[in-house]
Amino acid sequence: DRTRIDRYDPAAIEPRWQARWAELRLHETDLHDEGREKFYLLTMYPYPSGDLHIGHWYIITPSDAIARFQRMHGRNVFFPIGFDAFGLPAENAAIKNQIHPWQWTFRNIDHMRAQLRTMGATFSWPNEVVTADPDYYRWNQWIFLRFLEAGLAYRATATVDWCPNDGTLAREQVEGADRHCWRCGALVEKRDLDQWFLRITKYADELLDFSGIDWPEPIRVMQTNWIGRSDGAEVVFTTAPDDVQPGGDELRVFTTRPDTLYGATFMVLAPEHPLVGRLTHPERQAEVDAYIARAERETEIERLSTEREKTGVFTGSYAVNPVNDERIQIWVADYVLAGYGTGAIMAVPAHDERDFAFARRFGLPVRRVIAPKEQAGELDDGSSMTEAYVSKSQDDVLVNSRLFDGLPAPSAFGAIVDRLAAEDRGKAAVTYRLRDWLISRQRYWGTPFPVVYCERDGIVPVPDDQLPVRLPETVDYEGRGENPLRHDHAFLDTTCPRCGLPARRETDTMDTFIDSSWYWYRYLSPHKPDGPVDGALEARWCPVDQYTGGAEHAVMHLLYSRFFTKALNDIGVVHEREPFKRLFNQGQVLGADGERMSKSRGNVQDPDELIARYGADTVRLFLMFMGPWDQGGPWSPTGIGGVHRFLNRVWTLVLDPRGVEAGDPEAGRLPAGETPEAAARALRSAAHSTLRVVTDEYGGFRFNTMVAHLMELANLLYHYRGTDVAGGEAWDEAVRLLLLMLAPSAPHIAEELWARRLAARGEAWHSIHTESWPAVDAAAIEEEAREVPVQVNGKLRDRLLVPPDIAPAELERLALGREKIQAALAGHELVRVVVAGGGRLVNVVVR
RNA sequence: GCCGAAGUGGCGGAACGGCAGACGCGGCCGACUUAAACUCGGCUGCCCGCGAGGGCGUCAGGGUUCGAAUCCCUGCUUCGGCACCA
Repeated sequence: DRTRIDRYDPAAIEPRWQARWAELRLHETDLHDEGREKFYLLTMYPYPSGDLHIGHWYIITPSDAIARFQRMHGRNVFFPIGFDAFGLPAENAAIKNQIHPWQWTFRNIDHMRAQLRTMGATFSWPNEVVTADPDYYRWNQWIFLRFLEAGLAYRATATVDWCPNDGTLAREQVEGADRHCWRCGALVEKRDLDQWFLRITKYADELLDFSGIDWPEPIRVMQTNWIGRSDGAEVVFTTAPDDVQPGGDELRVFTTRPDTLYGATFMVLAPEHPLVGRLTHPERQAEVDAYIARAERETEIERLSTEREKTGVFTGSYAVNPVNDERIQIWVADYVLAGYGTGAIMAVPAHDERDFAFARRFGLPVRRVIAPKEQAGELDDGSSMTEAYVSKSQDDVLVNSRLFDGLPAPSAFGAIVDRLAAEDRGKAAVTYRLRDWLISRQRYWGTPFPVVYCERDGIVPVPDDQLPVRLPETVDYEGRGENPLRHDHAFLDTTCPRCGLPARRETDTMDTFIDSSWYWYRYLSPHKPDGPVDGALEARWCPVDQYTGGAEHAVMHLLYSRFFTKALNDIGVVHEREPFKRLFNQGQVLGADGERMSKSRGNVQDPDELIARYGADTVRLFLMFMGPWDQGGPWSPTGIGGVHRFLNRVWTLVLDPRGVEAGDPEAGRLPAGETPEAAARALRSAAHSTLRVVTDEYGGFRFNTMVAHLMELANLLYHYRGTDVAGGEAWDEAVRLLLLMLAPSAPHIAEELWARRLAARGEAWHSIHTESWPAVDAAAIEEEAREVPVQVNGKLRDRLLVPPDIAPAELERLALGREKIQAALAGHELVRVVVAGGGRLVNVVVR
């Protein structure tokens, strides 16, 4: 009789419990409580775009389940949240709708706070951080000044990536072969500008070291590749004298293959190389100038793929190879990059694909200097080669390399470097792909740089006691779309803190990735007035025990954060050198079309409708049940009804154990031959073995199978609903465990049913979320009999029901005695019998 | 091109080298209902067979093993990252 109990109505239950939890301050962490083990759980804070979409739920709700699970294990869990509130969308909205970025941002934050509460997530709200708040960004400024003092921040003129919409970009913010802006997709240009940089390259080697942190392999690989350490040598060539210039200029190149030095048949300089002008012969001047002009234009318009045919021009000059004094031509070509290595290469066409293509195109010589040992004597000098030989086989030896001939290539590497070093014509060298982090942005909505430009004193830092340098409250975009600070004289005009003469403020603001590079430290003391980080709390709570967030930040936020931690450690602000002990990358929920969710594509899934229809618990559980958390995938609500049905069944099981469904002819009766005692044992066994696996699955973030196992237990309970065991002791224990296991994931329904259960038993109320995680009773899981599959040649033929402690020999005898096995054996020769895994399976091998 | 991850029913997905397809969706059948919805029960990888049962099955092809979705090799496909990095 289903009318006996009230319906499961999440809309009634969920807000009530959320209010109660807030009232009880159940999730506000006492950071000073030293009685319990700490657990700092961090999830990437959202950008306040206006609406929470299903992707936010996908990141946050399983993280919340982790927080609740850890609390049930007695840990003092710190699970803060905040808003990454600076950034371009606010400014774009401001320009478009004539609304101040402040208003836009803080209105969105208000809305999102309310949405976040509907999740039932247990954030420690008093620790909230909003990066656009002067209380936050003043510490960006403070940290910047300390970096400046420590030489970790500097201003330099450099060729930088420039987006026509967003201005300068960090190297990491330029994507794809066509080099487009990560944010707006516009093609990125090159510009020579005076900008602020952070010296991340100082930490390149340390950033390659992941020992001591438990991060996913793909992220480690991506960061490693991004940093791109190359071990090789710097080799000093000199320019050869001729009738135009005296020669003797040093031309340094970086190579990873010093063992191929005798194969260098020409040199190539990047078009931007400083010596190009000096080395260009008058009769080639026009051609070289034209080439450089074209190269500049081309990098601005588009950089085509590696398939593009190589281009270049001869300068007319020659260089001298330091090992054999050979004169080789110096060319200019855009396949050599100004910003990597020394901006110049020695070309070894025989052993480099790019050099080979270039040599063939321009008829330059190819000389083989590496060959497989067994062919070393037979091969020609390389002129007939049809492709570069780039293999780095251990069996390669040097040829055509004079006294190094016959030496294995790996040892020649060292031998040649040694000789160069001895003659002061080169040395071992390391080069990285990683560049210093360009942090200047030509934008209003970001942290102002705390520096002024004084006519007399130059760049002058703003003294600490004058921080924060605030963004002006009113902004006038004048319809231009460019940084309004440039025209805001109230902001712009100031006096030099050093000499008092008129000075001008820096109008660029900091990359917003600065904000996210240390926000987890500020969570610990968001209102601390005299410093960015509370050292005592930081020492106790950091590093973060578990970080959850998307992999799309692999070489941006996740790399910058590691750099910041090391740099903050160096300036004495924090105690450790790695911020996040353990990282988990959940997958991304894509739109129904399989594309990344975005407003412009119109494929954003709004969860509010689902919450209204099914409740937060169902949505939470469904997102966990969809598939492995690290996988993500296209959004489809198909199947959410099944999860909702499951929660309804749990509701019924707890509130109406003795009810009998009309639809099942067997309802209310135990299966023929099953005693109530056996049924009770089966229930206990199922409950405790479920507890065992579910505990493990929570720990490993395998939420999809965790939910499946809870469903299985509920299905079994349903099976016994209305029978003599329903409502009994074993039943009650199973229900209790089910609710406890459900509590981290579906916190509202678990709390509601827990409260009703306590009331029914006449016990005083206490929250299920303050309960301890239950312990497995191993004795309950022990079974009386066990099913053993019997295979013939690996194919399942029969099953045996045997006592759990049966001897292997006995198992073998029983298996061979079975009719089906005998039948399968007929006409075959018995080879042997394998009893595998301590009696878990029998395999009869026949011929 | 290089690096990384992954290919399992109609679908999402399970499976310490040991019973492939748990759990859920969808579908079919049935019960309840005047009826429908809800709910409940049963069946549901493909092929042959009334059935008992048998055959085939984890991207393709090889290999290792008593035994392979799982390990190894080759290839194909999809997704993510990098983009002439010397």
